[in-house]
Amino acid sequence: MDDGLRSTVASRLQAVNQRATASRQTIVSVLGQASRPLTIPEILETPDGRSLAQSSVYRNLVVLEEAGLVRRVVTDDEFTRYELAEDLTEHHHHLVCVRCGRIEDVPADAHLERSLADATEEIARTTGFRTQHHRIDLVGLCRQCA
Amino acid sequence: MDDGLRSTVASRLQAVNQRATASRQTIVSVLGQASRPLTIPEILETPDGRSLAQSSVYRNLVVLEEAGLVRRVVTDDEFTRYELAEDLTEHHHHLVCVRCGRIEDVPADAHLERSLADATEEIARTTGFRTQHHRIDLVGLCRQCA
DNA sequence: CTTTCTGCAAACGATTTGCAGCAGC
DNA sequence: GCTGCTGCAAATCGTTTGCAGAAAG
Repeated sequence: MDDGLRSTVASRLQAVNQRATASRQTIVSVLGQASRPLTIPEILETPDGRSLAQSSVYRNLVVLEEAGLVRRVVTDDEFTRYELAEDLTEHHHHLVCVRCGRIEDVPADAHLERSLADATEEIARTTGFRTQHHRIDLVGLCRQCA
Repeated sequence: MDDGLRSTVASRLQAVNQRATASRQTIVSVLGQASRPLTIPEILETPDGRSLAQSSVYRNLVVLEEAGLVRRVVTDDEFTRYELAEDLTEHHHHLVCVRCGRIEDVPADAHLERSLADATEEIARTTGFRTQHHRIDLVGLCRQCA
């Protein structure tokens, strides 16, 4: 994990009165190296993750989410996943394979984002809903499964 | 439930070798009257749903999904939700309130759909991913919670 | 009639939590 | 040193499943 990220982790944890422990740095580092959201079992199977206790990972992901370092991602399958917060990566959407369950990140398309912003504004006008952020998932078959 | 829907339920169930029982018709009817995806507890609390056993609802929703009558919707909260299959309603997206957890349907916007179709095509070209359908959620505050 | 459903209660499994000892600051 | 974190094991709770009787066709 680079020093910029490491100090971001430290400062955002301090901002919510939480300690910057080794376990928490490790979890962020593991997520930072992935190009897709990871399940808790996947985090634990990672070389860096071997030293972590399962219950601590569950607890720390909650803390890291409160600190704005990590985001929870729910999918159709049995496990909850986590990825780095978007301001630490780049805005992206997810490709979800219906066959193998794998999820991959895909960078957001500028034109699509524009259309979505327009639609969001229209929805605010007609329904009063105040959109904070959005999720777009494309569901289908990945290259390997197609 | 109108007769058109009732017969659709019967024929799609038969198509997958399943019986068109009263419980299954009831579940579809309950979902058809909602303007948002419902949790299993919500289905059971509905007047029509009072007569259903919880385990049968779980089992029947699986069958109804296989029959293409119903779609499973996952959210951030603790319950899985279900809604009518899209070809029985109209294409829509979801407004998810971060405060109260409520989810509302919102009709899809034509311009947004177009942009998404374009982006999908581009993704197929670059990654080989074959998109079958998509999910768009707007996450924020509903009118009541804002 | 035969096969599939249903309801009940018990089993499952991802996630959460209590507690005693260890580590951040 | 005090307070909060960690690991272990036990508890929780949405969901699944086994089984015996009821309903679909």
